[in-house]
Amino acid sequence: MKPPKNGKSKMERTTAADVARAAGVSISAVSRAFTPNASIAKQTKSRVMQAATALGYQPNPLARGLITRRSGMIALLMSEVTNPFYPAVLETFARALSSRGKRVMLFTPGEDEPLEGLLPQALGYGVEGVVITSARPTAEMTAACESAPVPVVLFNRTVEGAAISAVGCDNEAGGRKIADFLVESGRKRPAFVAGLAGASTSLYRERGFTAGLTAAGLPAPPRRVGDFTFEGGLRAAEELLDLKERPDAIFAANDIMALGVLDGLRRVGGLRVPEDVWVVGFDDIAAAAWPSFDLTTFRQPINRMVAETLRILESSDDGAPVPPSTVLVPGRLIERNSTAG
Amino acid sequence: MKPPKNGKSKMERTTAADVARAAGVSISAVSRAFTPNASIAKQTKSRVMQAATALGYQPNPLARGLITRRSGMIALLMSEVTNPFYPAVLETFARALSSRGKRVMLFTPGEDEPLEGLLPQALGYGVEGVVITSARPTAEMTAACESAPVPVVLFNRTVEGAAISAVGCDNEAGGRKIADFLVESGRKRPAFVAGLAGASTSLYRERGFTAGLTAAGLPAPPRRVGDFTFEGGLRAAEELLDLKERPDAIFAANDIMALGVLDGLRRVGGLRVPEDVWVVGFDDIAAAAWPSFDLTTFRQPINRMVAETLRILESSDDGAPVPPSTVLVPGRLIERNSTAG
DNA sequence: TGTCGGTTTGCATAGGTTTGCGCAAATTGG
DNA sequence: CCAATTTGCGCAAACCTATGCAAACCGACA
Repeated sequence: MKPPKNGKSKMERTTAADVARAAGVSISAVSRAFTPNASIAKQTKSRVMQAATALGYQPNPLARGLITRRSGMIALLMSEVTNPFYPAVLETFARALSSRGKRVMLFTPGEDEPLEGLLPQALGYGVEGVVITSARPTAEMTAACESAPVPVVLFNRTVEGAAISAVGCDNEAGGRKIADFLVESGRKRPAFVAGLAGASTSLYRERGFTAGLTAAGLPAPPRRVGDFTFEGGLRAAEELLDLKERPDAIFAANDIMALGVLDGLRRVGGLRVPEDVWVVGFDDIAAAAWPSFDLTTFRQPINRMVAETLRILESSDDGAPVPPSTVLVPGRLIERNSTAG
Repeated sequence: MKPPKNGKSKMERTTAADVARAAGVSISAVSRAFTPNASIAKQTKSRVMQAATALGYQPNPLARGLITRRSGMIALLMSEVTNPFYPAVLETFARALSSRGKRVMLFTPGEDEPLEGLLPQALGYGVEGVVITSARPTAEMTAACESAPVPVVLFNRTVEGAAISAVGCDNEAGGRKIADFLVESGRKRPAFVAGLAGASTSLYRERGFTAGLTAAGLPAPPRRVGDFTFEGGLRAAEELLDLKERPDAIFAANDIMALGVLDGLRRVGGLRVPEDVWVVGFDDIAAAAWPSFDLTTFRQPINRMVAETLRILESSDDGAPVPPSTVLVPGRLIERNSTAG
């Protein structure tokens, strides 16, 4: 099974020509053997495959990509890797693609380089698709996405009125569900901690949340901005404690902020969760389930979201561009101890 | 600054020939303009560059890689992405490479695919270097690494007696330092929580730890295995509490386990940290600094480790293979509240 | 003015694959 | 058994750039 050291000292890559010679066919036959749905006889195909495995040959993705403009890679543009939700997404993507023989190429904006420059670069590598998880696509960027020769999917993001596919959780429904839950449980003064200004996720979650409270006759919740970080959540909690009417529940737009809120309440504010204040997050990252936090949260089904994303990416595999679609997968409220009693 | 839509409907990629025509030179001149240290007159180079930016041209990495066997990508073989230490590493690599115009390609073993198969695949993509962070390189794998045509660096791993470069923290010194610290602070019955059996990091940390205790006249510590996971740490803590002589300090081979230990002691065992038991970790992940944990730990200087790795990868850029080197960067004990009083 | 050393430049080839096109072989129907 | 299809295969062009080699150039010096 291991590739044989065929005499050559520096392990020169075995090429299609070698396989062709070994199998007694032409190079094109080898190529066709490795191309799905190609016109080739079963018999020759198996002979080629046999020779190929014997020599440890696999088609050179670079040469292949040069012609087909498909190099078997999909690009992941990702900027905020500090939020544990995104490593989880990254891993899910990597594993899912790995089992299909594809690879993920990671594009992270450097110190100064803006996100705009990354898309053309990614396309230059002949990626078969692009997934963007970065918080705020600019107007110029969406234009570039629309005219890209390969499918582009916004993951966990949406842009109003742009012709770009998007996959996400139903953030508004999630926010609404959380509001309903708090109201039904008798909470009177819920507060909200937002993420980065302009991030669609935070926006929709807040919209649903506020709508739910309003529907129950409660006023719009006091809000603070937590920048989607633990420290931001911590600060937001401190600020909310200074209000003359202390909130009896805090919904943070993502888990990492919720954990910050929780720690701020307990360690800085000296309060108890859930006895004094309830806390709810969004995402269901691994740490949310840790005993120290035991955080009630709205679970984003990463697996399904990734699966839907890949489905969209692959739907135009035959070259025919498909109209952009937006998929919202439903999430689920996970009740834990931070909202008990 | 934005690439002009040069009439062509589907945005056909502008090629070197286009630039050459626009600048009134040959294709080779364009190529040389983009090749560092190439023999080209300053004047023509600037003329080419001007035309290039006007047309929004950048050399096609695939075509370039096909010839030079360098595609501007480095491969990262990474399997355990659940430990937050590794996303941090990933991000540091991605950012560092991004500023040099290179990209990181992520290789994660799929469901069944073993690590062995990934290395040849990565090489097929013409990566300029390979970084392996996976826990346990097998014997066959090290052989493949040694005969690879590009530099391979083990990150945070070492393999005895293999001719492979490695970069890591001085794990043994770290373990020793922690033992010394506990002993000097008057701890009498320290315990150890190991990671995956066979992982070099866990091994060396334990070796240094045990050596330090022995030097102070203490017996070898009781040990449990925590598999490098939070849940593993939690279980290990429970088990250690069942000992007839309860430990008064627990050193876990990485932070994520240490957090599990901490939570296990508090939430399951009903103990207080640090009053009843001290806890020490290794890595200094972000969560270690959170108020809930405030974990004393041994900080691995990710930035320096990544920098050293890139230095090794680039040291053989001129094609001349360099002898494998092992770099151990020093870490630092970060004292926090989990070992106070 | 002619020659020479050094720098630039263009030509042509290489790198490994995919794919349209033509042709021979195999298959089908009468 | 032959004509009409279908099928399978090889040839050669194409994808886009890098680079060895030789020609062209340039100023300088004899």
